[in-house]
Amino acid sequence: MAVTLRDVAREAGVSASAVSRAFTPGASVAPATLARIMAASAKLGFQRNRLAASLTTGRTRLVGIVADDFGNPFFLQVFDLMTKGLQARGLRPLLVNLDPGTTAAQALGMLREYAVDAAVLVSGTLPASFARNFRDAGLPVTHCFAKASDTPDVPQSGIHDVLAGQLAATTLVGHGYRNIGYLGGPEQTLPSQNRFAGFQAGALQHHLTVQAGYADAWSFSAGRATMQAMLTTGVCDAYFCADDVLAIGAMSALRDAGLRVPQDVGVIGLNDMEMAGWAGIALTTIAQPVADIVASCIAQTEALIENPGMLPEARIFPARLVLRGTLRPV
Amino acid sequence: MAVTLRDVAREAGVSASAVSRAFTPGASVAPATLARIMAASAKLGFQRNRLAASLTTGRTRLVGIVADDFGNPFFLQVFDLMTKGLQARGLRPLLVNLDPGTTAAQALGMLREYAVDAAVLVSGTLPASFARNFRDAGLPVTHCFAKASDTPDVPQSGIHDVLAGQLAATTLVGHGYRNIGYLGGPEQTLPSQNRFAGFQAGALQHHLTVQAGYADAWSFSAGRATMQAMLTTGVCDAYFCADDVLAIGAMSALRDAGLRVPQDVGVIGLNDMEMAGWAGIALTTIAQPVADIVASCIAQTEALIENPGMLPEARIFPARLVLRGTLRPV
DNA sequence: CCCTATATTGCAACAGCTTGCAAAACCACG
DNA sequence: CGTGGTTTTGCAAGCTGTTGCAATATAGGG
Repeated sequence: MAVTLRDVAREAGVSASAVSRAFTPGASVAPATLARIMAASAKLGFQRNRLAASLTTGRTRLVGIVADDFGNPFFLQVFDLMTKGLQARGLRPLLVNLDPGTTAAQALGMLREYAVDAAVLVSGTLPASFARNFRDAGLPVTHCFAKASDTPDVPQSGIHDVLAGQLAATTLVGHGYRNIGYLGGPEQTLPSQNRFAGFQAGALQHHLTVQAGYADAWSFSAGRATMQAMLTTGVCDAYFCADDVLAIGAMSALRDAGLRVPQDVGVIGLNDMEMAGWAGIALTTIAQPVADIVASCIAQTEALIENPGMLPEARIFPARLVLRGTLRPV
Repeated sequence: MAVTLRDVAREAGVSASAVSRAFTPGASVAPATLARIMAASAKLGFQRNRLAASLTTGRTRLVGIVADDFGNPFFLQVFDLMTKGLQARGLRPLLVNLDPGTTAAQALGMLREYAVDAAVLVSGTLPASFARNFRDAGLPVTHCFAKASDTPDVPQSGIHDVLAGQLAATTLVGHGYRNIGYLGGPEQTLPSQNRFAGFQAGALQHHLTVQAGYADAWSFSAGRATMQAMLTTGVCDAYFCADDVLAIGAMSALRDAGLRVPQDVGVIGLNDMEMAGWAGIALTTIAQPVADIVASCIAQTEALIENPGMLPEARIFPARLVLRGTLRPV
């Protein structure tokens, strides 16, 4: 049914090896032969089966993308960049969408069945044990948007959450806010904790304490609900929300409570997802250099495939303040 | 390096065939043998290579997801449902992210290299020729969010755009609006045209004409810019925007022009993406039953894999009005 | 305990492509 | 035209699993 290498070989009057080499860059084929083979394969509509090839080469050029947060619009852009970046390098993304119950072993199984060359974890919230599990099973793995670490288990790229938190604090203080609060995502996740740690440290430098609340998801409604709960015990002058979508949820709660942003209370987010810039939202936020991070992670993945023994390096990218309209002018 | 069938066979003291059968549901293996094989493969950490298997079975259980719009948050939910749904059926999604220049032939090539069992087009805007190309090349293909057709080229699921447009018109008229406008996506795309056709037909029933504008992308900024341009020639009482994200962009332009929604002008969108329901946006919109559509499309895909000769059927789902806060009360 | 029907098992071939090796073809040069 | 070197080519084995077929084992019945 599908046309194979041998069909082309027969048509072109050469051996199967010749055809194989014709499609292998750098292999030795006489120009005349190459032309004949190309003509034959075009005529027959031949498409070589990479999977069969992978049996001997040991390379599928498949890379597993494992993600666990399809709820946050921030990741739309990430997936776009990631899949296009991979494609541009001739790598094909095989998606594994983790639901809450999926274990690392199960995810690993899905990937190994398809002999992916590598996996990239696309998530800030996946526990580090995931990466370790994969690595220990011999699957090259990188982590995109991982928490920064001096001794990473696997190659990773991302911002430094603690520093970002600190930046949020100094920004708020710089705008004259003194009574400041923190709204994180799920409490046990690393980004929530690290961003808080940095924020608190920054506040402490100015002898300020911070009130903290944690949403139980990285979502609009969780951010909104948590802010509503926090408001029952009083209101701060400004809040650092550990994620833009949380910030937008929080702002909706603030407005419902009759508080104006930024006149009555300031809000700063993190991520700079596309919507943050929409007129009508105009969220002041701390931007992750998403494109750079994704590109870096792809490069690390490629390098790791070439050299599985590569030393795991953590690439840290600077977070940048993007001033829009949710903080009062200094 | 990786442990193979034969390693397990040796360990368990059986032939390779026995191991193969142990992992093939319904094959004949004695219980005792099965136990021995399972023990051996657990001990060795064997994971069968589906790609090698596909050589003989002719099935990879890989399905290509081809998408062209990673900009619209609506599709985040779609991808989530699609990938989870596929996974739940033991199918693995291989992503092909089309950038504007990619031809059907190129996309087809990417998919055939990996011998996908089928492809699903996830997009309302991909031209029908894409589906035909795939089908003609012998690749089973379905189309999710396709425009409704009585004689579809391939199995497809979606809403009826014309009817949805009509629903928008009758809703607007029912709310007392008489001077109504349409804001579509790129003019040459089917959803833009069909939604307009229905909207116009609906308006005509009430002897109304409609002013139309087309954004050059399905994005916030395009919606905003187009509304700004439309406002220069006067303002309608209410607008039907062919997509929620367009509607949100349009509302931002309206507000900037000093027009209040819904007091001064009404807006109705289409899709009911998650953000439409966010407090602060509260967009009245026409909902697509996304989960049903995706589930249907997955079912069609599975059926098509089983029976490639299947007659292409268009499954049309009802669009539903979701009243929120962007239309004035009747 | 023997016979037949049924369930298990292994052998060997095969799926589509790659690759080491050796043979064949080609080239330039004296 | 012969020689030595380089390129091109084909052969055959191999990658990991699957499967038709025939052989073997097992069970049930008399």
